[in-house]
Amino acid sequence: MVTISDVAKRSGLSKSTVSRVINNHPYISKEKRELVQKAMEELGYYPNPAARRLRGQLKSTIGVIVPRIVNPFFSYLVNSIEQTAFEHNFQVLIFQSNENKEKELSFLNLLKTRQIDGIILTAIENDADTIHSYTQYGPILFCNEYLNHSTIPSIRVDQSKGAYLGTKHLIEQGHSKIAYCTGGLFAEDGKDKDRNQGYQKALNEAGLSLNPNWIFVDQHSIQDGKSVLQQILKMDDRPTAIFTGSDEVAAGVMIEANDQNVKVPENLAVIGFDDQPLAEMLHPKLTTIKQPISLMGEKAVEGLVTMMQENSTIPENIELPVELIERKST
Amino acid sequence: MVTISDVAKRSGLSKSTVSRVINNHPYISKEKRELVQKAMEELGYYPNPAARRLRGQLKSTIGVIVPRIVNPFFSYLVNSIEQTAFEHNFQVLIFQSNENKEKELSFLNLLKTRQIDGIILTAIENDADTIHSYTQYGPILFCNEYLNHSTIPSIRVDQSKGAYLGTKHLIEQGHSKIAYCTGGLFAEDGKDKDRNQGYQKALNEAGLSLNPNWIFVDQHSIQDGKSVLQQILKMDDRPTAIFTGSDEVAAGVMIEANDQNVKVPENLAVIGFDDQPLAEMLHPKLTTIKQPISLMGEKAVEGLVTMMQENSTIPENIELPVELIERKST
DNA sequence: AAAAAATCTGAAACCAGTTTCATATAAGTT
DNA sequence: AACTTATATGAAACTGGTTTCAGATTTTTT
Repeated sequence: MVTISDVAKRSGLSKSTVSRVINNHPYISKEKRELVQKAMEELGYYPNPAARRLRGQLKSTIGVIVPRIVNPFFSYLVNSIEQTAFEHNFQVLIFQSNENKEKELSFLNLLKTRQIDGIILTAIENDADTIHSYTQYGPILFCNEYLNHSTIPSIRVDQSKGAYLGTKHLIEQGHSKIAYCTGGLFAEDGKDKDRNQGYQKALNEAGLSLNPNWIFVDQHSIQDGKSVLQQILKMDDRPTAIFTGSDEVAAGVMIEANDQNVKVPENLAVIGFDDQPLAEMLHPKLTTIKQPISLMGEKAVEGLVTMMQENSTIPENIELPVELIERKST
Repeated sequence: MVTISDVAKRSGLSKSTVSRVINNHPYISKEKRELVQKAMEELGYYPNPAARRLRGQLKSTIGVIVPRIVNPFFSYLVNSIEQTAFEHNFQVLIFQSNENKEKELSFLNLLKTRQIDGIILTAIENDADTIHSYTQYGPILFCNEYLNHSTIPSIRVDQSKGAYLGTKHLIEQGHSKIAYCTGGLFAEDGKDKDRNQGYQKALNEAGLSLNPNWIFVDQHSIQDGKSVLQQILKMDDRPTAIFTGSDEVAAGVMIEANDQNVKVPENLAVIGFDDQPLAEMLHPKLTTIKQPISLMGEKAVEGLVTMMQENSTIPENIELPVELIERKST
């Protein structure tokens, strides 16, 4: 292992001078700088990151917590985060919370023990106070999530707008009986979640009232979507359109619809959320709300990198725009 | 920041003794051990990983290189690796090579600079000698990849068997005109890749000869699959069945087949590779070769952890079994 | 020409741990 | 009782860097 002392010896200078060259300090003569650089090259020297980190210099690792990496939404988000981090010379430590409070905590603790220099949280399992208490150990940033009244900066999309756009689109297609699938109805503070507000707003504007039978909560997977369609088929008063919380749930609805000879969009219009590659593979191709996943990842990394710099201002909350992608399922 | 000196002071003992307690050394009296533990708890002390790592003690981080995390095969593999690493108290640094030599190298360099304590390579971009030269800096293990004549241990599935099973299955269904899609035809040493051998072996056993027109190379994506079907439709002598290199390519073939009114499996039998969730979503459901992805991830982490321990033997190459999952597309 | 400021360099302290070495006491053997 | 051996602890050295402090030299200002 080549150390800074070896470089110092070889160049006939002191460790201090070598260190200054490494860190681009001012006040080194060109002559000595070149001597050091030559020696470093000849020896194949690389500074030991553990040593730099120990002295409090090195910041190099971003931790990302996702519920599950196999969920395409999150694998695309991680993709973007990794690419952006690489451009900023940061590495990405990945964690899956598996929707488990303890696992999330054990990851947050890596911030406390200085194993990571900042965290991007893409989902929250523990309560606001707990999460908040970790901000004392290092920068934390939400991506695709947020807590009300929290000072933790967040990068997210305008979910309410997404649901509004989707629901309004269905209404414009002539539908008045619109079902709604979601992951959860309420945010952690008991208030309605953003998406639901968008759904209701669109209904209200059209003078439509909400039918509680058509609201499906806790729907996440393809399997969930299949079961939603089965439930709909059992109803006497069936919705003619459905807004789903994710392309996967939409896919489940459409696959089951196909199996049950329910025609999409004639008998049931379906709209998804995310615009995953999946959306273009389905038959008919899925109309969906596109989230700017890549952009979210970029902004999240950039925000966190800013926070990790000394004396930097905390980035603002950013709300990114969503977009209706009209295909053939509506 | 609470340090080991603070703990020493508080417990009235020396740093050495505290360190011994932390590292479970023998020859510490119960009495002192408890004093130290009490002090650590009272102060909320956590050893600084950078300091431990500097002294060469701490091994905590596994690097994983995948071509792209959004490829479901790799996101499932990473999922398994992360879960297993967590159980072994290791963290996972994730890298995407994007099939880029330089990016792969820059990640391998993290081993040299001690930012990671071992690497799992799930794909190889650089040549054998280059990869090999990095083994001097730390343990490297292949997962889903290997180099012939290499001393680097590998965890992989029996690809040849997979192709053999799939092709044989098609033959048993009465097909004699069987097309073949693959990522690449030759391994890095110029020899046929394993899968191709399995395909040819099955053909040979049935006394069938290979039609070069029906071999499609460099096929990876859904889009590739679509284009394969279009090419097949232009042929005078069309295959009646196709073995594809991945469920995604198979999906592309089937989606395009549906658009072109080619009935699967009546007009064209399709078989995939991987058994991704996608396989069950297609219509008809996709017959495919199942790879034990989770098991591969587990074995890879366990192998690497073994290699990271001092004086440990290098794990053997492990070849995991594949399985034919018969569904409705054949 | 003198004073002040800017440029350049090295010795030593420091970061937070682990390990070696030395030493002391207790326990076991002949 | 004398001699090993096992147990237990602390001081100091060590890991590989960065930073402070002090001093030397050069350049600029008065």
